[in-house]
Amino acid sequence: MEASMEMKKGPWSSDEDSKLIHSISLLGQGRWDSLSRFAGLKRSGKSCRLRWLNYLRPNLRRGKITPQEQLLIILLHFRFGNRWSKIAENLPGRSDNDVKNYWRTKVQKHAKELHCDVNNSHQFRHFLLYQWLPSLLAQQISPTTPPSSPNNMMTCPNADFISSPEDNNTSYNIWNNLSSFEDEINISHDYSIPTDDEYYCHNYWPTTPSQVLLPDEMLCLDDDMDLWLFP
DNA sequence: AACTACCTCAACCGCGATAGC
DNA sequence: AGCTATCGCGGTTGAGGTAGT
Repeated sequence: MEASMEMKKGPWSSDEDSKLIHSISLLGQGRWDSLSRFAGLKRSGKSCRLRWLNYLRPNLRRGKITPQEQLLIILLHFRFGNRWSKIAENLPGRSDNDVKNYWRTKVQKHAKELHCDVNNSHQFRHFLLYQWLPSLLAQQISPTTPPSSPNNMMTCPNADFISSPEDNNTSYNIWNNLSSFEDEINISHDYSIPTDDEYYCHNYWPTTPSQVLLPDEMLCLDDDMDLWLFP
């Protein structure tokens, strides 16, 4: 792309969108600069790529990030850190931008409101484990929020930690889910998954998310902020 | 109705990685 | 090996929308 050529910036028009979609249908993705020229767009290849990936490509999910997706993001963030594209790979229909925006506008904002220094990894990790994650889990197992029906189930290509429609034993699945991350977030191998879900639901999980805290006897952090689960 | 504050998210920027010559 | 073009990622910005006063 010639440097002298005046590049258009800012919001895309529907006409530009149509041109880009049409060109991609003919040439496929990639070689974005040539694609932009072919489409007759005065846009950088970079801009075209971003518009396609974050807005135009098929099967993009719109609307709010669901509690299930939020839970997934938290768990995957323990695994990958701020690698948004890696996290987004596990969220069908969501772009890395969606994940990043959610993280900054919701998670980090809430952490700051609770005077948690998001740049302090220990403090922030503590916030995630003791404040954010429990509230998400509570939303999933709260009696007022029944487990997902087959119609709104989300499938996850690389991880299997959303309860199946056949299995309404949500809290059990969540603990299984955590166990699948033991290598990544250093959960002790020496724990047992609760078998009496009624016990855990009724004794440890108030129905109001804001009241929820994981009890220390079940889950705690050691000095290195590694996550430990206790029987 | 008008103004302000806050929120959301599309889009840009800079940089490092990679490919091709 | 070195240069250039391109791609992809994470961080950041700001326009537009919405809620509150």
